[in-house]
Amino acid sequence: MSPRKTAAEARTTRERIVSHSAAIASVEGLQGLTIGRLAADLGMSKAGVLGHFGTKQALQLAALDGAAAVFTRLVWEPAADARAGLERLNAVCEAWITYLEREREAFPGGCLFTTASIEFDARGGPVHDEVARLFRMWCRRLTEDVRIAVNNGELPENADPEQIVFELVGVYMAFNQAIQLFADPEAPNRMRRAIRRLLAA
Amino acid sequence: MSPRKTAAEARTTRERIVSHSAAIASVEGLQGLTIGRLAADLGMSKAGVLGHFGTKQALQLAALDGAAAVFTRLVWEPAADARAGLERLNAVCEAWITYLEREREAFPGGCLFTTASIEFDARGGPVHDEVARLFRMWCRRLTEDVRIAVNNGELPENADPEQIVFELVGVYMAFNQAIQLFADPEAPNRMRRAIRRLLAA
DNA sequence: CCTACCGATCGGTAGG
DNA sequence: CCTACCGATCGGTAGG
Repeated sequence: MSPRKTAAEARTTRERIVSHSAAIASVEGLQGLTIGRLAADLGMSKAGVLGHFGTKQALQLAALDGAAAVFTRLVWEPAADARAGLERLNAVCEAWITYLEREREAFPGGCLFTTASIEFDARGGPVHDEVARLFRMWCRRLTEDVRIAVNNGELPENADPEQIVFELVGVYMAFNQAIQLFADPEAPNRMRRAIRRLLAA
Repeated sequence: MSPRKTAAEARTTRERIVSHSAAIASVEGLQGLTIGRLAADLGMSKAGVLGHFGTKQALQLAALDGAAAVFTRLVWEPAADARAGLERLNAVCEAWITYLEREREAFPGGCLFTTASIEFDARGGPVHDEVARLFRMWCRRLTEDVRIAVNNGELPENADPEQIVFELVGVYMAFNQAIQLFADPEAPNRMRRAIRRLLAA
């Protein structure tokens, strides 16, 4: 019934689908995301939804990359002004808290990357590869700032940057769990204390 | 075709189903676990499988509790001989490594509780409640040993037991990810270093 | 524990 | 972007 749309309208529709896909997937997982549910929520037909992507796997990848764009905007960009090294590391960690605590409208199920990384950690395929790629990219970015902090003398000379990033990621996942599974109001403070210990000179 | 079995045989069959359910769920999640797949793998009919549990949800709960029994046997029991406090905490952490590194036949997809806690962290219902209950129970146990370690003078007087357990859980999840998503051979050493820092006097 | 079935939903396609 | 449809699979039931 709906007539064909212009390219601009189609782009808007695609963005709505991607954004809502990320929201659903944060709760149900990328496998639990279904085209029928998506179509019903958005008041579209299944074929209308799937037409933008072709396959469910392409939709999963689009949801992942849409969420990555939000993550970049809410976490990396606000910290971009901070001085490279310890200051920027602290800014990124604070942005994590804001991202997980306040953006629960966008991702009601918590961090989609944490969810997806666990969901696909024992499977092969393009979705697994993309999740791993994103995580690796962010870890490299953090490692680089830890290295700079060491060179600046803001962290001990003998600090192991990859070890510190390993532990930072752990703190992030513990924080996600404290918020999502336990609804612990102390979660942000626990997170900050852990980061302070980890990034202490 | 198969005649009705004795109660003992039925129990054995049930255990086979539970054990294989936990293995599948560690990879596919507890939602991704399906009765059809289970029946095919075990050479049974779907009705034969489901008859032992009644509903898929009951099967999910049985898989969770079966895995909890394995976890108790492989993690808590080996550490039970250690002295309460710091010594037992270290024994439990070493058992985590053995559990995740070597028991990949039992749980090819890594720790089922980590998987399930993320899968159900934004949903209600009995499975969510059971996962949260298990996690809380284990965290309480760890917190108690941290408290004992503080009283023994093995940890600083001003150490916050709940904070340390929060960070311990984070290290455990980072370790699970390093093994599963990144297949990092350095994962056990990273884990040990993180624990050493965390449980240092 | 099996066969035989149920309605619902899955991802996806044809054609407009 | 829609309607109309496909085969496959889902969880679950009846009856033996």
